[in-house]
Amino acid sequence: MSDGAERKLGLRERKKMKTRATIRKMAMQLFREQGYQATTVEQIAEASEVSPSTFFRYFASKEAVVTEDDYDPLLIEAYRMQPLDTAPIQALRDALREGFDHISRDDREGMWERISLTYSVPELRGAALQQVMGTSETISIETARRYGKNASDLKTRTFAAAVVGVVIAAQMHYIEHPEQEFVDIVDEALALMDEGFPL
Amino acid sequence: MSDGAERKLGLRERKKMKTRATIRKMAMQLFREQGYQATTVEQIAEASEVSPSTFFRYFASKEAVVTEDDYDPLLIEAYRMQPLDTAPIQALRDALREGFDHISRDDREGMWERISLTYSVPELRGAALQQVMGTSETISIETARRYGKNASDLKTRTFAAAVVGVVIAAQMHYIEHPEQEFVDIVDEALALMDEGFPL
DNA sequence: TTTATTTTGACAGTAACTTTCATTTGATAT
DNA sequence: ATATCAAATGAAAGTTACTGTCAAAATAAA
Repeated sequence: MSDGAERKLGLRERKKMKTRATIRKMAMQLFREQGYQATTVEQIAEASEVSPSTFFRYFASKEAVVTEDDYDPLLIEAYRMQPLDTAPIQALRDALREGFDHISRDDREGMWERISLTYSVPELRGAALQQVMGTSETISIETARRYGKNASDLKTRTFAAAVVGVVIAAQMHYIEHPEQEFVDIVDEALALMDEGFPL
Repeated sequence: MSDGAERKLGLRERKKMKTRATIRKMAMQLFREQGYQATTVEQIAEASEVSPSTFFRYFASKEAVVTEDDYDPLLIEAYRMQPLDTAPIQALRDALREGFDHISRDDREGMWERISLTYSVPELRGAALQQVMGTSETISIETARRYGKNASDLKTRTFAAAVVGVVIAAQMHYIEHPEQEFVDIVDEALALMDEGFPL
């Protein structure tokens, strides 16, 4: 989203991407400086040199500026591509590695700040978890497809929900250990799940 | 909350409980009739014969009317009381059974409606998940205490997060299968977790 | 009954969103 | 270059959830 194929897109499209990026950047800066709650949409709009109405044309809500996540589809795609004879959790772990390779450096830089902010502000936490639940559904569907099950089976759903639970736990851990690579933590957490949660 | 020890509480306390119950009841009725979003706090207040300001003295938000849950502490307490030589998941399953026995018939009646409403309205979903995350933290702490670990260990956290993930999956399943007992579904889901998520 | 405390309602305010509509701006064909 | 069309924008006014203040009313305690 930050670089890549942004040539060949017409002035309009490019301007839109720039506006979106600007709004997000300015918003994050304001959040950093004055806190999330204390920052109003009006301020973000002013700093980004757009009107408040325009802000809401780019982001569905103030929350979305932080929580909207562009790389979930990437990881799902990678999961779908794993060989069918790989066991579920292992397939997810492999997909995770591959998916992460396709995330731009820029986005990885801001990751800690975004995750950290997300879980420190109650409102954002709610929005993020909601999104994560969509991911659970997707994993469920994809897992069902891979192994010839039904996505609304208790078995499939339980599996998918446990996975996203584990990912959230990994995020919490990442917040406290920014020196570790996020992908490594998630991988380790999934490994624990694979081993039956040894304490 | 709906019956039990409400004698011996002084007129004031009793009135407060009644007001709270009334607000919740009226709110649920309005939600049922016109939908959650379409119902304003003003309407709820009017139907409950209190002022909007009073509404907010009883519930922190419109969401709280639906999502606030009084029996989490009950289940945690039951978990804490399990014998220490019981394995984690089994201890949780046993605690679940015991805890559920202490929930009043009234509350169990409205359970399906509340869970169902919660997950059908995006706003409520967010709020509920947020609360559930608090539960995860609590399970983590309690598990750490039981087995002499640290609550912020990746192992402990991963376990706890997986548990609440599994419970959410059970809730989703319950929504689609109201004929089954909720407690049975959760138990079955936890059993699946215990067996390493067979698909 | 009198006094102290709690609960309440009225009122005014903030901020997140929504909707509408006129204006501007970029894309496109002549 | 210019006229034309579609999309993006901004201004403004409205809705609603939620907060804070303060005086009046209800309740408890003496």
